[in-house]
Amino acid sequence: MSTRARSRSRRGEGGLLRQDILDAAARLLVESGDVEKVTIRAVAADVGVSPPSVYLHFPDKDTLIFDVCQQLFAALDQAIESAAAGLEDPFDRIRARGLAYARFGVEHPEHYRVLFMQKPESAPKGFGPEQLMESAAFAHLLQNAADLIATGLLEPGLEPFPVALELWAVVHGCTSLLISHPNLGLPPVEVLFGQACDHLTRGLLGPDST
Amino acid sequence: MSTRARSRSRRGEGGLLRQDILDAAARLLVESGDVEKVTIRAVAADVGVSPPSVYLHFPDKDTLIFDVCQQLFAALDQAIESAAAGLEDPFDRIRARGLAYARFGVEHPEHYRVLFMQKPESAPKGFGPEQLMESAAFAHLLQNAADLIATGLLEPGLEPFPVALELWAVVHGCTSLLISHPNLGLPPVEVLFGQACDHLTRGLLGPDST
DNA sequence: CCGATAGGTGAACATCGTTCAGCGACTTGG
DNA sequence: CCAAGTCGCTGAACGATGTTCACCTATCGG
Repeated sequence: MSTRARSRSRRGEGGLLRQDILDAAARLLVESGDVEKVTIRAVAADVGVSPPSVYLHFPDKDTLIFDVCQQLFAALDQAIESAAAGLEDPFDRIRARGLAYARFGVEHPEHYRVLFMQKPESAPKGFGPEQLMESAAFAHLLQNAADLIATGLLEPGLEPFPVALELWAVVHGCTSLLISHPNLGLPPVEVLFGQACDHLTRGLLGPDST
Repeated sequence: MSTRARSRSRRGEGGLLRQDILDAAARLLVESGDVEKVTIRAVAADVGVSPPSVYLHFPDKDTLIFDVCQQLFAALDQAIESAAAGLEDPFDRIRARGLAYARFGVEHPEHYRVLFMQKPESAPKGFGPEQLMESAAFAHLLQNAADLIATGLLEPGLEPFPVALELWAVVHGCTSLLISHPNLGLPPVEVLFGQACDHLTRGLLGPDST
């Protein structure tokens, strides 16, 4: 904790504190690995500022925590996309995407919890269902689902949206299971998701599958 | 809140308070629908007893909450088994099982959260990985997986344990997704899980599937 | 230099989980 | 029948939390 006192910002630069708070909270979260350790007082002390100052930039603690985690959301999308880049086959792509997603979740369990496993009420208004569905990550997943359908290999009549949700449910199930029960003797992400993904995609195939 | 004063128990009947506390906590949980509303003080007041009295029967709050939710674990198993009862085909059984599980989770979201979506540290020592794997519910799932394999219809080389985990991951994914994002426009449990289950089980089939 | 205002604080409130010394009614041994 | 013991329970407090509100004060335009 760098409890150094922070010098007051110049006029018009009050917003600088906001980023400092975000950075400190993010640092505390990754270093402690526990959301409950990221307390308003701890963050304020780390920035070198008094607790009430946090409320000049965030309406409440939940919003602060969520904003911290949401910064990882873009990184998640990038990780997924770079994993899928260069793969031609839509089936290879969806597998690589899911694996990257699951790995990301397992490597950032606290963030994943906040983003995807929290009570809906805790999510601030800025991250409702709409924002999730309109996110680049979901758009990419949707596109991949459409590509799968476009191969003509899938069972006829499937729509991209339900297929995307189905795929998401599977990868989310593997990820959250690994996060919540790490000592269960579960196989590593690659195996657990790999098998589930293979079986699910194979089950999506149509009757004329080779 | 029935803040009635509770008369002191007779000698040797101190344990009666334990059940009263459990009942009160359970009632508060279902009535408020929010774990955070189930506070030690609220439970104690509801029973008509002072807060420290709770600690005569529970080491800490997490254990109390968990014990409350664990009471539903047996009910979960019963719900699953009664759903699967009478079904001969192992594929029908696994589908009915999963659906009953998912329905149960969606209908008791707070309990499901505590049991399956919490941080592993929050779970008391009485509900470690071992207890989960040795539970009747998991045994039944494992048996069903074995039955699936015994049909000879599945892809060769599959073992019951990984298959069970895979199935659990899928149904858990659907359940927790519906719990965490109820306003996402997700299809109802029956549809979301139904499709995922059908596709997964079909993907588990071997090459000589009709 | 002056007053307005952006930037930040001190102290407090309500609430939480938890601890600890101790009270008091009831049982029991003599 | 009385004294001692102990079981069941409590009052008061500690430390920590999120949050609010009145207030201060350094800075900047005029």
